[in-house]
Amino acid sequence: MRADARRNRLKVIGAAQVVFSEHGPDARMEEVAEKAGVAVGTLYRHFPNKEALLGALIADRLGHVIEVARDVLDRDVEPWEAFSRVMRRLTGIAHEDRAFAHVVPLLGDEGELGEAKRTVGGLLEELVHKAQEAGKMRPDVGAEDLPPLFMGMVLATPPGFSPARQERYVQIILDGLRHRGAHEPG
Amino acid sequence: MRADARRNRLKVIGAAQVVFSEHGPDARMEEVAEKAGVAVGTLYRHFPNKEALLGALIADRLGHVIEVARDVLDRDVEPWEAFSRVMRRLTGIAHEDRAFAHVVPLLGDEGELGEAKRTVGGLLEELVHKAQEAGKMRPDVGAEDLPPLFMGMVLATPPGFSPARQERYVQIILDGLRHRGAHEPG
DNA sequence: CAGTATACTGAATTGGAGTTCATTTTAGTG
DNA sequence: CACTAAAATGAACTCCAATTCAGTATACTG
Repeated sequence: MRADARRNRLKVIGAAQVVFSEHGPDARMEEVAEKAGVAVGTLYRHFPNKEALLGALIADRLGHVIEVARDVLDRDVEPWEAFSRVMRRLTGIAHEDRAFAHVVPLLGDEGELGEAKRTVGGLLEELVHKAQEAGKMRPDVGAEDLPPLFMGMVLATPPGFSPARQERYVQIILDGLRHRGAHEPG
Repeated sequence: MRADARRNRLKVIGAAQVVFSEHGPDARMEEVAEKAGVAVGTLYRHFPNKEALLGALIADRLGHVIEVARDVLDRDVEPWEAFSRVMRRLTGIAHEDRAFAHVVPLLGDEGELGEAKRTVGGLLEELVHKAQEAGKMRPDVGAEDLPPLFMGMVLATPPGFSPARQERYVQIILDGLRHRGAHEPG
């Protein structure tokens, strides 16, 4: 791959990250190109279409979630704490990236994105299971319930609202997921 | 107003309700016309544009929420019960109407819709306040927090999922809003 | 320092959806 | 039963964003 191509690819990804984060999946390709300092055609040299570009970004962000999840699982963090830490990370990313919040809850399972999603799904299942075994989480919840609850809240919130409010919402949902009677700590 | 006009207006509203409920605010005007058994031009004889048509529908549904809220307040239903009943209604409507779930959380406050929203907002405030006074609801919540939490959950959920699941999610969020220590009943 | 494959450019193409409006149809009236 | 104002029709128009591709520029190679 030519050096300028590699350079441009990075510029495109960086710009796309910013633009999609702000405007969600409906951001215009022209705007991405502009912010990258590149012509639209160049976007299409690196990604077959808009969906692929967006998919690559989301997969990348899901990678961060996977990382945190693996970390807390490896280090045997206390189950509820582990679970809430991962959910905070997931929500934090969504808060900074509207496209992420839009795309993640939807099921579509193709390509790179599909794999990332399945991995996240598996890890969430493990986290939920452990929290339930420890008696900390209500038993009638599954991993598939988490995206609607946590991503939804971000979606239905005006862009750029305060992180404090976001944090409060996360806390409310976490409390709701807690096993009744297991209250007190975080 | 001519009889056929009145008849068509009803057909249009009925069709729009179905189509927007299913596809959300992005439903096509052509599809509404088709389902109404009418030409597109007719839609525009009755409503200046898509937004106005959609707004009329939403305002109508908000009317139902207002009705329930007024009812429970008038009849002095126990505060937490009153609050949760209204939220169940709100979520139930959103569940059947994706457009509703999309539009309601956004702030825009013009025309008929704006007024309906402000009314709902006022009633929710009253409900929240009473629930908090009774010590049943966490004190760090306001009426403006409810749409993101409840509508968001619907938004981030695949269309046409089971009412039971929906009900479970509502329960989780309600539990999260409960004042710690006020647990036990519904 | 050619030569060439690779990459970039941006104007043109495509397609989809909202909206308009000249024409046609129809409900109500005297 | 005309007659006319109201209403309906649907093809055409407009706008906007994704995508393409012929022409141009540029990085690597020997």
